Amino acid sequence: MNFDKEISDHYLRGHEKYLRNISVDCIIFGFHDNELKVLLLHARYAMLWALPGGFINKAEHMDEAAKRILKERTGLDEIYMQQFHVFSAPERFNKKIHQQFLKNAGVIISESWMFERFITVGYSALVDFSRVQPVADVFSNACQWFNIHDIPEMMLDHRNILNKALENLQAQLNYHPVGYNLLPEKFTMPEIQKLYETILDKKLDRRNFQRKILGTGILKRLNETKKGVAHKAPWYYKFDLRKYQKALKGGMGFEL
Amino acid sequence: MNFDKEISDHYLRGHEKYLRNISVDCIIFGFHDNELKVLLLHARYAMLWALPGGFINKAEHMDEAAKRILKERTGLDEIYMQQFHVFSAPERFNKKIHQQFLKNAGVIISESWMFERFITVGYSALVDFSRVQPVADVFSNACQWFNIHDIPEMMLDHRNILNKALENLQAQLNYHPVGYNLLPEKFTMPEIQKLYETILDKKLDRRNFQRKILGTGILKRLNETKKGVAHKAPWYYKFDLRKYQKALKGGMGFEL
DNA sequence: CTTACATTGCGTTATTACAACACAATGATA
DNA sequence: TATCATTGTGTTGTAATAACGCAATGTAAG
Repeated sequence: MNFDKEISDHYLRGHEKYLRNISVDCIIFGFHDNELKVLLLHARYAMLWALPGGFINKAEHMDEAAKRILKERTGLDEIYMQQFHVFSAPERFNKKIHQQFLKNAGVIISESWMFERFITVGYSALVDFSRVQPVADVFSNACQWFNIHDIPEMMLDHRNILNKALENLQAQLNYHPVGYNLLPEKFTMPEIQKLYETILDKKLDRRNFQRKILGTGILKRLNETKKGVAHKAPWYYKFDLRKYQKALKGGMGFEL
Repeated sequence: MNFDKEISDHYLRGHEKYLRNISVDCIIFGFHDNELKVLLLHARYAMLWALPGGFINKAEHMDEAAKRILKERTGLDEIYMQQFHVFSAPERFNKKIHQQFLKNAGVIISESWMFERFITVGYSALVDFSRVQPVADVFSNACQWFNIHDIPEMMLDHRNILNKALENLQAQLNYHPVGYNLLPEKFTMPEIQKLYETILDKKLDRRNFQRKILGTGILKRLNETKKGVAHKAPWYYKFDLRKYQKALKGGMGFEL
């Protein structure tokens, strides 16, 4: 299917395939260079950045839709993600942006389900930065990571959605383990600590952090230290998947 | 507008007024006789109980829709309520129940937006039991309180939604104050303790509870004790609204 | 080869939070 | 006037937490 056809088909017939007035937006967090990152799309012609989002197939669970959308943008499967909030302000739509987009795409459409108001459900995902291959969709001309402290101007209320996702991530940090999807297979204690510090945006005591995180039992120390570093080499660790899953449900039992 | 007209209008033209495929369901908690209660509707003809719910007007914020629905059932305004989860299983609709309902109402309708699948957003509300005047809607023939431990059979996944709301209420108890909407204006220490015990479904130490709840500063002791009780009369307390509001945002700072 | 030194791993201590329990005060009822 | 279930306040032992000390490590500088 060519570009124009795909676009006009989506605007004219999308409502036959998807639920109306409701969408899903994903906040995809990654961790790289000791910085928390978010994956954003650049909307064609609108000159604004947007959260990766999409719609729910008529016979599809919303969680499945979110996973599908995430897979399309990152190529990743089996990701830990969860809904965190619904955004429903009646003014959260912008017909002009769509018309501008269609005009630039050379498609003439006067009426479309896409021009209507949308309620959107925010999903938060944690992914392994190194395994992601960002892929743009038909509505966007770029897909890239942004530092959480350096977010560009965004469409509609997307900035607000992003902020709420970050708050949610911080709040959950004490009750759910974080890291399995954000860190590489093996990692050092300073690395996982830096992850926690970045999310919480505050410094933690090195020695107390180690005691607590080891106390949960979700980590297994490998018989191997990091090579090629100045000073004392730290041990490598990996997650104990069984205990990690258990902690996902039962909580961590500590506070940072 | 007569009954038949109202029904058929809703099924035939409701989609002109409301967003499609999306609904709101309210879990309305109250406290009475030292028991946690939930307000339920009895769906006409379906012989099943249901959560009070409704739809979102095309130009209405979802939070407003939830408040409107709650006001229609309880008469109450300015209620503390919040969304807690979205339920989106593709099988959560039942055309047969609607057809049975319409048949019994003497209305013949073959196609309707109401027969489609709905994604529903759960809202949790805490209300003052004594001020509620339960009112049934056109689709129901009863509206009454049920003890949380004595819930009747419910429509679709409504029981599941209710369970999730209760879990959510319990989880929030340590971080947000509860009681302003659930208790009368003035109340005693044993009364508010019983409220906490009922929600958490476990006994708490009387003396430690008092120390903690007073430690938050959200209570003000009145210069008045409860009258006409055997044994020592407990003091009356009321909420310090300023500190209560502050704690709603900033948390309570203790664990029960 | 030796030394300096930033970093790691493990340990100690003081403080705070918490649960469990004791006891006197209260005030309606017997 | 005595009884007694209940309330308000206090105490104590234990566990969790924050703050800090110090030796071991191993690269890099001298």
